[in-house]
Amino acid sequence: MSGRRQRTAAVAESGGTIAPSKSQRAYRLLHDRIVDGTYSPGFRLVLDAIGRELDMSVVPVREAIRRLEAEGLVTFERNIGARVAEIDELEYHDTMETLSYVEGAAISLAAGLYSASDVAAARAINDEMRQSLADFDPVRFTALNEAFHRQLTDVCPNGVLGDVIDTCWKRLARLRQSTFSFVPSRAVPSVDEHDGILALIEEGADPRRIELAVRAHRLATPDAYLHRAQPKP
Amino acid sequence: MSGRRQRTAAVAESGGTIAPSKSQRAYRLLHDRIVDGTYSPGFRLVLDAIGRELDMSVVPVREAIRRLEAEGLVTFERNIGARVAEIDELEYHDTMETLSYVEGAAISLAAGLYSASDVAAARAINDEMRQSLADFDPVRFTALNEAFHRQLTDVCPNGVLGDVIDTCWKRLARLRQSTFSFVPSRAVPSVDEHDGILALIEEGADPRRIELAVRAHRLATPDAYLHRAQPKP
DNA sequence: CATGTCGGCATCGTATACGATTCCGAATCT
DNA sequence: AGATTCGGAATCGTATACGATGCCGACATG
Repeated sequence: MSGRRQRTAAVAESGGTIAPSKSQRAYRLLHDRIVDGTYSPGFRLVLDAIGRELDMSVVPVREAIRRLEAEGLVTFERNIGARVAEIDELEYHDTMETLSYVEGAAISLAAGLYSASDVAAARAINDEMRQSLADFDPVRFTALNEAFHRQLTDVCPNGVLGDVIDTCWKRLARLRQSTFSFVPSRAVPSVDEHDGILALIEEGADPRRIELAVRAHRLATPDAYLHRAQPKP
Repeated sequence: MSGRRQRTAAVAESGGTIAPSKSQRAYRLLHDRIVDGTYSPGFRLVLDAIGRELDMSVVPVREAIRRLEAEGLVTFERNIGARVAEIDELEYHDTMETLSYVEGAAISLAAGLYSASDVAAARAINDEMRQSLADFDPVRFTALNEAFHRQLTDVCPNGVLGDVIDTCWKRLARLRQSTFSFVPSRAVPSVDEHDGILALIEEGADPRRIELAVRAHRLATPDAYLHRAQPKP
């Protein structure tokens, strides 16, 4: 998931050997659980309970949750508590739209920088996507789709833009678990569009043309697929 | 500073009458001081001292700092402490570049939505910019420049994109204090470009054309002006 | 004089404690 | 029965306390 580009200082991991603080452990764990869907939107994050599970007091847990809140993954209301942020149709749409622009930007900025192996790697992922379609494995397809896009955007040297893209993916991840995020009617054209984008990159097309292709690809995904309906715990 | 667009849920202010938590007070204060330059990059944020000043213990202060860290305004190293994040030439460039893309996106998305009074307000700001140039008031000029851009981007209904733009501005604010952020040779062309953008909006030009105009306007600002050299306290 | 070691101080990191607030169900009233 | 009030449990918000860590200057040593 971590690409070639530089990360913004504030987000950079603190150096290697030092033991991470408890607050960082809590952040990582909660973050991962939210992103991988273990905690779905609306899930109540009770500080005490999390603290007990992670064998720490509430203080570091609160800090972790503050950070998640700032990233938009969690909502935290005074005297009420924290929940995994819901993602509604509007936010979903806005995130997709934003992603369409920033991905277009990132990939066009990276246009001259792709090595043959970058393109090969992306193509390999796309081939796997075709296979996952044949196997009718929507979960795998969705994961590979993110991998494909990240493979391309990670080459962009602009770390700030990369962070924005990360944030978008994190938000979308909250509903990626849902099989609704896989739209069968879009799957085949989508994979073909990937090939088209790779072809543009390989032939050294005008970055602006690549940008528009990427944007159109993203925006082609219908908005309609936000249906999740699970009662919140 | 708050525009017409919706804010993302997580960032929304908690309702009106409820007293803000101490942690929120601390966040607001530190945030404002960083953005308005009271605390310049590299300034050491000592938890104890801040707590005493705000008449609270370190716990809420730490939470506030975590949030600022997530926004990239502060760096926080284990057992070392927190500082206002430095902004180096690379991050500055990347932020400007990102802003050029997302502002272009926001304004083109808002293209059909500008009312006559929106345009008039922006034009009024731009006229003030001309005046501030005549007065040679770089601080005012710089502030008005941000106001002009926000006046246009705030009309964009995409809240996620709006949050991204906010984040970019906050990062840039850390060096806006420096007179270096005012490049005399760019000032006149910049104001003229503003008029050009407004004209495109008024004549209902193709959003993509507006997008490219905005992007070019932003990118025309030279990178060179990052020279700050103050010893950190 | 340059360098290395030690000790104390400043500061961080987190546990614990406790008041404040909200939620929820039971008892009461109409 | 339905609405209302009340009380306790759950949970949050923050202060305080204290060990852990890093910084820096004093001192010793070559």
